[in-house]
Amino acid sequence: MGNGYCCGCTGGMNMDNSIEQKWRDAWKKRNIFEAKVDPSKKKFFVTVPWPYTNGSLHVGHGRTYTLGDIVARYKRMIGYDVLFPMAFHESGTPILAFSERIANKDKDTLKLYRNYLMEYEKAENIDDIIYSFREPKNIAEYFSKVIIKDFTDLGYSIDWSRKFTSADNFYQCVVRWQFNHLKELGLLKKGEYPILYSMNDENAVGEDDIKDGDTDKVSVEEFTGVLFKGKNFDLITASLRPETLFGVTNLWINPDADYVIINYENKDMAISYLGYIKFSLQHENVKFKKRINKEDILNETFKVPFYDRVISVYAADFVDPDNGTGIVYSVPGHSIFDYVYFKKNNLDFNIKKVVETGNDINVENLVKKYNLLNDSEKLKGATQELYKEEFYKGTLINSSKYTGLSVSEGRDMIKNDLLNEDKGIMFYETTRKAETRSGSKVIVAILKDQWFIDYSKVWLKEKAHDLINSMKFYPELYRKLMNDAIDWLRERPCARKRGIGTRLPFDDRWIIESLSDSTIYMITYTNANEMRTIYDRLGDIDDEILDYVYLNKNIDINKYDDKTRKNIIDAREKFNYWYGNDLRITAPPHISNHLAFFIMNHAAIFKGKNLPGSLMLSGIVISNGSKISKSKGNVVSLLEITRRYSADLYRLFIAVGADVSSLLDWNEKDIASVSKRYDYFINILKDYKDSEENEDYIYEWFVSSFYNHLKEYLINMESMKIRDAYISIFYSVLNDFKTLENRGGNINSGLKMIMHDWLIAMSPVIPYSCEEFWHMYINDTFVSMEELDTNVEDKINYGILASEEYLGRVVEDIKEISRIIKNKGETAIITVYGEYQNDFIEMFNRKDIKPEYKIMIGDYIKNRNRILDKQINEYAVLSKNRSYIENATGLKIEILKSKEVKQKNPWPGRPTIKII
RNA sequence: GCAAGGGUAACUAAGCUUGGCCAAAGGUGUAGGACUUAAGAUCCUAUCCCGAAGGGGUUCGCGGGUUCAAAUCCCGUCCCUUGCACCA
Repeated sequence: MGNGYCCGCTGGMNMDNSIEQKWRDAWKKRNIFEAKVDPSKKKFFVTVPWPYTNGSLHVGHGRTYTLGDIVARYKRMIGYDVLFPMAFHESGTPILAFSERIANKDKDTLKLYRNYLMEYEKAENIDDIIYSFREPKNIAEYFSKVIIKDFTDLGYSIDWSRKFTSADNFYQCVVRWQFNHLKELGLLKKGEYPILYSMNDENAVGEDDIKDGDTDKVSVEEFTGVLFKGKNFDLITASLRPETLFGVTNLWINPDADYVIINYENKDMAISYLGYIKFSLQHENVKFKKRINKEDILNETFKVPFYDRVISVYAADFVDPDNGTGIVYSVPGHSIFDYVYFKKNNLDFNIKKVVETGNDINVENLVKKYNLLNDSEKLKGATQELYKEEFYKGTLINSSKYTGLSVSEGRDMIKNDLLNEDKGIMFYETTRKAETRSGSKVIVAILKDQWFIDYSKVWLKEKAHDLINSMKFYPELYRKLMNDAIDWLRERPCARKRGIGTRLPFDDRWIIESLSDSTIYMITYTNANEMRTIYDRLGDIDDEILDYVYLNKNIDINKYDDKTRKNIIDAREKFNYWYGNDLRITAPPHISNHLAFFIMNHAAIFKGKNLPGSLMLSGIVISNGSKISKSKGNVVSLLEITRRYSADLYRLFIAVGADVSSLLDWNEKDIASVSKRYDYFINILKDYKDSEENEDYIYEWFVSSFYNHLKEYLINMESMKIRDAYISIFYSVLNDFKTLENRGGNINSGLKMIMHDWLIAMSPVIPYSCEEFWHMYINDTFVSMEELDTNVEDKINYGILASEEYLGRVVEDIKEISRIIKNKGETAIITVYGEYQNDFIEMFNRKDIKPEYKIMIGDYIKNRNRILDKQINEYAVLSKNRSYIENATGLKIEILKSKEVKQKNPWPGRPTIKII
């Protein structure tokens, strides 16, 4: 331990934290990762998502960021001018919601934040910090610091000098500029939009405002309100299945609920009291007239629209006054609830079938199958089964002009006809009963004047497809998914009434929604400091300046003072140098939202080299076999990783633990197996002593093999196959060390011959260890800044690689033979091919075989597919390695060269072996 | 239902794009051995079946097909996982 290494908690020889700290500090002191414009190099701009600062990050988040850093370091290593920046996202409602909940002393929230803070803070400070979180700004600030520390500890080569947040004033100018452009392009429009709404707070609510909203999702469901004409007043029912309209036999109301008469669009209609409340929030000018007795409804008859049948109203206790309008129409032919109610209460009823599925899944059979008359448990499940079956397989029958349509077509058509002919009204309901964390009821309200980005525009979709098809995808399969996502996109609400963010420039009642403010934010990384300075000087950055900087439009630049002008020009130059996000790394769940908008907005606003270059999607991370979640207790924070394991081990695990696109399981067993190999690496380097270089055959093989692995490594990295690349340069090289040792070589001598290039090649994944050994044995420069000589071809002797492979196969064959023959011999006689066999092959290829050679034909054909094309001097290889073969097989070895024509012959790569 | 991904030896997991040196990598487990007072760790060997000569047989969800040749290509079929929207 005294020498700076520790027996890490995983039982291995991981790098001591103090060593990691040493190099972190050294890198920071010299600012080596700050990106400077260097026109002598090709630039490479890589981004990962900016973290949302409402909490600390865990193993899962770390994967994407680590991959970003590995790529950034790799690109630097092969000679690129790399920009790998980071900023923070604060927009949206969660931070706001959390701080409100802390102010309200919400138990769960306090516990959550206490848990976060316990990792980072002394116990006595925690209460004060949590108290400060009543200000949303303090949450964001606190966690951005935590994340910076985590990222720094993990050795990320981030250029922090460009850091900003989505709440920064200068950045918000950029967002407004973007929205002005979207508006100019005709991509913004207004419309109605149903939202989840808190009755007490009279405000929109998001998932995190709703009790259990994260685990049990609430969404908006669309009902068709159908108007049934009566003599004195109408009834409004709410249905999910308007296509069954022609199967209606009666109406149901709840005998114990309150009903009222309202006036809407000059019609009096009955509705449950609870339904009225919701209805009035979804439609304008809804007037309350009076309460009404149930009997007054039950005594009345009503007419079914489109189907002039007069029906009665019955009371039924299964009708929920708080679902829809509290009045439902009864279709016993297609509704299990209705059918069962009639049966159970021994009421007379008729069945009219209006949907035909062509199989025997129907109301009657399902009721029998699940014994629903006696067991109401399965009522809901059976209803779902029936609805699904009828929706996907059903055709309308007995439905006047709608007969013959599929259920989905019929449903849309009947709904639209009802709405158009004033016989229907849209009604929205939540998918489940929900309330906010503070206990207020959540319902659906209609927002007027909602702003949308219209992603349905064909010209934009075409541009987006072109862009996608010109980009690189790692892995390739996501290209198709991305194209599909673009096709599927339609209008997207892009502004909200609450939350942190930028106000719409042309309608300041609205705050730009948090995903929409993050679609092209990467442009700001290129020149964040210049933009901030411009803002500070002018108190604003107008669109003219932004057009100049980001779209290269010409303006009268001379109207600004010297310093500002210089900043503006600098900003434009830096943008022009860096932009074009060469690689964006993120995760597949972003495809249908962030990435789709990223592609669309870039395609709309930018062109040419400023468009994104490639996309890499990393698979999900699970922890100890299951999805990472607080309830499972398997959340491992990034801090815990650097404390309990080490940054290098984590990074190595990310690199080799699984293919970039596949699922990665963070678990002790797999960590231990990676750790084992990592320890081996550390140990051989730690024990290194300068020694003589050696020119023996086996060293020559070792070096050739190393460069062969390095070659594979480079090829794999070019297509972002990070795992394959590091299996070559790490695992395979480690295995070569074992072979070297088994073959009587000395590890030190081998290491000496490859250490320089090996440390450089390994440094993107395990930068701390490599930095330490680089300084210890090679040089006092930073290995993180070293360039790798990628010209490896000259260093590979393919002949010697083939020889070693040949040797291995001979040993294998001898072992196999001696295993099969149970009485072990003492000597193995290896006979390699000679001139006769060479002559034969030549003659065989010429199809002109001398008679005395013909005896060899059968044997040759049998062995042909195993014979080496490339001939090596087998006799020499075997002779040189005689003692190795003897050791490996435990037999004496005699080597002969074939000097005769026989029936069974040795062939190139395939000597005959006889054990006696 | 739609879309995407996947089903490989005891388990886990590569390979499939570009068919053949694929009985099929690596890891885990299991068995034997070396080292050790012992345990642990580490290393070596074996691990579908048969075999007294490097061979043969049967395998890659299931059923067909293409081919001299299929885990790999095509068709069908069954099963599993994930996503299906305004939420960062």
